[in-house]
Amino acid sequence: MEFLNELNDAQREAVLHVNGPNMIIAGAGSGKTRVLTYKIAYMISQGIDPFNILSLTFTNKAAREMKERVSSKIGSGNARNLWMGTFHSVFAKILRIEHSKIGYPANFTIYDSDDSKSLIKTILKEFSLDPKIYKPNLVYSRISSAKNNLISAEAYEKNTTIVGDDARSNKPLIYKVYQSYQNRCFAAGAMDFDDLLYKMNILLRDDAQALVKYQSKFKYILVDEFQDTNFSQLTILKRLAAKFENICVVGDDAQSIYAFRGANIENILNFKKMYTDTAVYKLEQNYRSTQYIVNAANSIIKHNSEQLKKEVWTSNVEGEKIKVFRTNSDNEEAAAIANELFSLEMRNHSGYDSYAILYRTNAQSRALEEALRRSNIPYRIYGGLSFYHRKEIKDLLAYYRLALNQKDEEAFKRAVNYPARGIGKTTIDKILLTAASNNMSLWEVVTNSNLRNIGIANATMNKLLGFIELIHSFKAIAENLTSFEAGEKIAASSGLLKELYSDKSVEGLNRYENIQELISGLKDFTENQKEQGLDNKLADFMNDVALLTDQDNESDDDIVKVTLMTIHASKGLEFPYVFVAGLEENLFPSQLSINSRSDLEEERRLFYVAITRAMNRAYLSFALTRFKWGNLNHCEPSRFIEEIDARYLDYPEMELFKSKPSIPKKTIPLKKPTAAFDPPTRLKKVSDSQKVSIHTDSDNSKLFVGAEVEHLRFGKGKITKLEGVSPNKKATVVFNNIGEKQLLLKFAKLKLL
DNA sequence: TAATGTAGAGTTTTT
DNA sequence: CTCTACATTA
Repeated sequence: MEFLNELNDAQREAVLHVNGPNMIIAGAGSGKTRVLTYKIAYMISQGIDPFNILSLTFTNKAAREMKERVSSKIGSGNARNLWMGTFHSVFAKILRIEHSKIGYPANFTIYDSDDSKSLIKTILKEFSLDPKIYKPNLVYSRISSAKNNLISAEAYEKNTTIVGDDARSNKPLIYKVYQSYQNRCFAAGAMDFDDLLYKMNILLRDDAQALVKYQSKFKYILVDEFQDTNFSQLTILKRLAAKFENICVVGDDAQSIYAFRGANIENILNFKKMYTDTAVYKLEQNYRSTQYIVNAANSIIKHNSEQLKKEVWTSNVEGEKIKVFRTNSDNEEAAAIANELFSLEMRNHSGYDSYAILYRTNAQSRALEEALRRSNIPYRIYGGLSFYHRKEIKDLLAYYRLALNQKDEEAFKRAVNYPARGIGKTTIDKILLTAASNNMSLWEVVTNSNLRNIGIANATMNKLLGFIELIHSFKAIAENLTSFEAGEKIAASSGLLKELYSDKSVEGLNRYENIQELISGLKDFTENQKEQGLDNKLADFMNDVALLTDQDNESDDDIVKVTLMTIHASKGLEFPYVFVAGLEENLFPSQLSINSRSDLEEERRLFYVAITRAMNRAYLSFALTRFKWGNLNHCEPSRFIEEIDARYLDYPEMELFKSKPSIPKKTIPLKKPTAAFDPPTRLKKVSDSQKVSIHTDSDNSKLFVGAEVEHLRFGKGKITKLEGVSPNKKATVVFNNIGEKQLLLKFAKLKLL
């Protein structure tokens, strides 16, 4: 067990605690994953059968990484027998085994949130509910949060508090939508994400046999990111752990950032009350970041009231203060970041993958992208439209889904509609109506009823029969061929491939390539499964394809790139250099959070997560004006900047900002561009205080190659190269003290000597 | 039924 | 601004 020596005292104690409930509070960068993997390795070395260990994570990526790390410790043979995966994928697997106990087919479809929302829209239409009042997103989140609190559709209707809330918000009929939604999902042989957890609860609650079976199987349960669990997940855990109570939860309350989605921070705050003999281990030594970063992060999180006590510290180098950039506009902010990033890279040559630019909202990425592109800095954006959510992918998957489960309503609607085959809205509406009033699936309607009776014309009927025939043939293909062969055949026979191939536009080409990528993914899958002696039918591929996300699909080209992502997406990652952009009131913290204490605390935790991603240096930036939906808005710096202890900041203007009266928030129409360049005088005075690296108005036209220049920070040097045109003119300067640097002239403010 | 235009909405989103 | 979803027209 020499690997135990690689741990610090707190980590080792946590690893050695195997029996009984225990909770590991793991500060940011404190080696949480290491503890979890070593703990599993240790358990197995103590003779615990891997078959008896269940390890749950939130992302497939985390699960995969964990599995790899455990494999390298205990060998892949042992690791293969561990039950390690996401909540959703593990429970989906169990529910497919136990499907008959809950009345579902083994090959039930998993609806993703697009499917769910589409179904909700259909239902709203049938009930003639105004989608402007009953916003599908809102209805979905009401249903979702009910399910995550284990409130059934029937219980929802009887819950006066909930129904009262709905009534007050002018949406008294949500309970009806919920009921219909559940019925339709069931008729379609489909479960949504929340159902996977909900039905798992039902299984364990109502089926004593299953309960005993899984309680005995999972003698040891480990849960990562416990702060992000919801009530439904917690209840499953409690049910499974009730027999042995060997449950280990790992998490950090300070990094709980998904409460808006139903995660319940109380789960971690109250764990000790649930299991009174819980042993608590705190991992407080941070191995990731410099002292300045750790201290700054601590000083932020101190402002939250609800938290578990812990003191994160580090023995790493002191590092440098967190630098704050103040800029006049969002574009200048982006340029300042690109500029600083570029000069850092010129100095350190650490590779562009050492940098991350984090932001609160995806919309902020545009300006940043542009600035990076202009500076020829390679970057990669995470987030946005994920691979599996692209239309063409969903279209093809709809055929696969239908081949496996003909009752799948959402797949039916999608497949029948594309490629165009002369079956349109009117026909579908008729089928939908019949299905809804008879509680049937769409497939049952088109295969069982007399279509003429529901008013479908002969010509259309023949087209429908052709479609049914097609799906029948796909069903046979899916059953008999490997997933790759079947997937390829269906893509071709559905006409989808041809349709996309004939589209020669850039987007069309892209779509075609995406389809090719999916099919080559199928090929990999088929070969992998074969190698491991596992089933490789289309059904096996589709089992949890709905549970996959983009990050599971990282097709990394070898170019090292700057990472652009939302702070949410950055959780669990680390970068030597981190820029956090858009630190403005109403953006970060978000406008929708500032009226509620708990929402604001979540934003603050988000900020904490952002800062603690940084290993060497962190930068914060904000703009005084920002375009939002074509309008120019004045912005105030975020309260979060002030909340950081000033000792850890490189932000000389802060004092001036603190004393200023707050600028009334207003929207200025685009028509008055002068406003953008005419900030209040008090602010203008600040910009003269030299420390700010943003200047737009220096005259660079007189510079020439060979000129002796002076730079405020870098000192004296000589220009060796000039390139680009104003305003993006770039100079290469060899400085006497620090050597060669490339500078964008509009920012560098070089003085000709 | 299919294509084309316009209105409206637009935090974060592991699954 | 920019995407998407629906409605109108051909």
